[in-house]
Amino acid sequence: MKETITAGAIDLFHRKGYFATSISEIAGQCGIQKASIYYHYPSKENILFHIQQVTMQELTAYLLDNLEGRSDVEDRMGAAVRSHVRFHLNRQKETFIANSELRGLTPEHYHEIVHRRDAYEQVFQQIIREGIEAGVFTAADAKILSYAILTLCNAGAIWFKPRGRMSVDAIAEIYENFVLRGLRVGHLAAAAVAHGR
Amino acid sequence: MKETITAGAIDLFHRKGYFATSISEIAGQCGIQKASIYYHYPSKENILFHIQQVTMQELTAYLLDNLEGRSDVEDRMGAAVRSHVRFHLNRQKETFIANSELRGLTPEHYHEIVHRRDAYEQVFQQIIREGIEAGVFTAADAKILSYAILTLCNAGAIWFKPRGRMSVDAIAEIYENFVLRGLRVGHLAAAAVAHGR
DNA sequence: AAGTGCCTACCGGCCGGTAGGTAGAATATG
DNA sequence: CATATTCTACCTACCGGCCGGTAGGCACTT
Repeated sequence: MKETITAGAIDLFHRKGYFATSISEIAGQCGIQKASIYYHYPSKENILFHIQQVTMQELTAYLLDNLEGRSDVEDRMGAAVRSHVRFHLNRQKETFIANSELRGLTPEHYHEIVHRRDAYEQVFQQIIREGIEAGVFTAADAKILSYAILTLCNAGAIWFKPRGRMSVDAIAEIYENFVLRGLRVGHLAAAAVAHGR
Repeated sequence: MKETITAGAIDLFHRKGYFATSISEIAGQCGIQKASIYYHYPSKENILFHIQQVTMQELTAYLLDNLEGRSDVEDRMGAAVRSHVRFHLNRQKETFIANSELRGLTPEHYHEIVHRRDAYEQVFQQIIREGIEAGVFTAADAKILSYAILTLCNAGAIWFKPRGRMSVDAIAEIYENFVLRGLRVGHLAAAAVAHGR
């Protein structure tokens, strides 16, 4: 039942937003009374926190798993982008909540989630820095670029329809190509494309 | 006073979100009683709608103004990106609200805002299509690319601090370069950069 | 005397959360 | 094996409080 509640909350938070969703609605979605929610969760905020915590944990684990064994910097960035996009498209609702409902958290929980997010972003920034150092990526602020890349990839989660005309992998590839072209130094672009992924 | 209320609402909606902000808080921010709000606005939703309407209207006007007289497709895209980024950095709060608080609108108002947003996106999609047709941009779905570009540029509005180490124009240029590199066809990249702005 | 721009006082309703109870399954005890 | 106890997972009923919004009044300007 706890999982049913969590799933119902994810659905409602995604559709209506955290503050616009009431405990009664979540309970109604699960076919129980609202007091029963409090047997499984101590508070409404804790439901939100739980969703965000699990999502960030799995997002990070998925990224690290996808980077495992890759050493070439372009290869690593490509894998990171594909990992990020795939996770966001496959887990649209949770990632949407994780990206937009931070304000519903208590200060302590907020800081924990932000900390997890920072760690995730650091992985991207590190790859960018390596790429710049190796002369493969254009020299620009790694932090700004990482935000740009991550936000860019989040775009997909907004409009993506699982049964639409495009597959997850096709979209991941579009983004990957766009990002890699955006990062490469200009005069090496042709060679880099030719040697491709 | 109406402008004071609007400004206060923009500030609170940006900081706490639409649903987490109460009419009393907005009134408190302006130093008046909450009933007085209703002399200037018919409802809370109407405050939100007004903010979004004005923002979208000015955003579109700014874009069209910046495109005026430009015909080269790369030049047009560069100008569009700079326009978009500059507006979002100079009007952080409003654009954040316009991007994240659509769910607070009534169905009618929602559709009006979405319609305005569609029109804005169409401008970008048209430039992309022209670029692809001219063989300057890589052939990829114009809609997906336009969403990617717009979301990408929105990223700046999240972390940008007006008194931070980077200027609006510097950030706009980073994004412009990133987007144009991402759009250009691979084997022409070197030449395009050389001829660049 | 009409209009403007604010005020105080109030409304019904829903909010998150709590108190306390209960049916039934699981477990412990003689 | 039968009985007593505890635990699980829900229920109904209720709380104070804040919500968006309204009624009606009052000072001041036109």
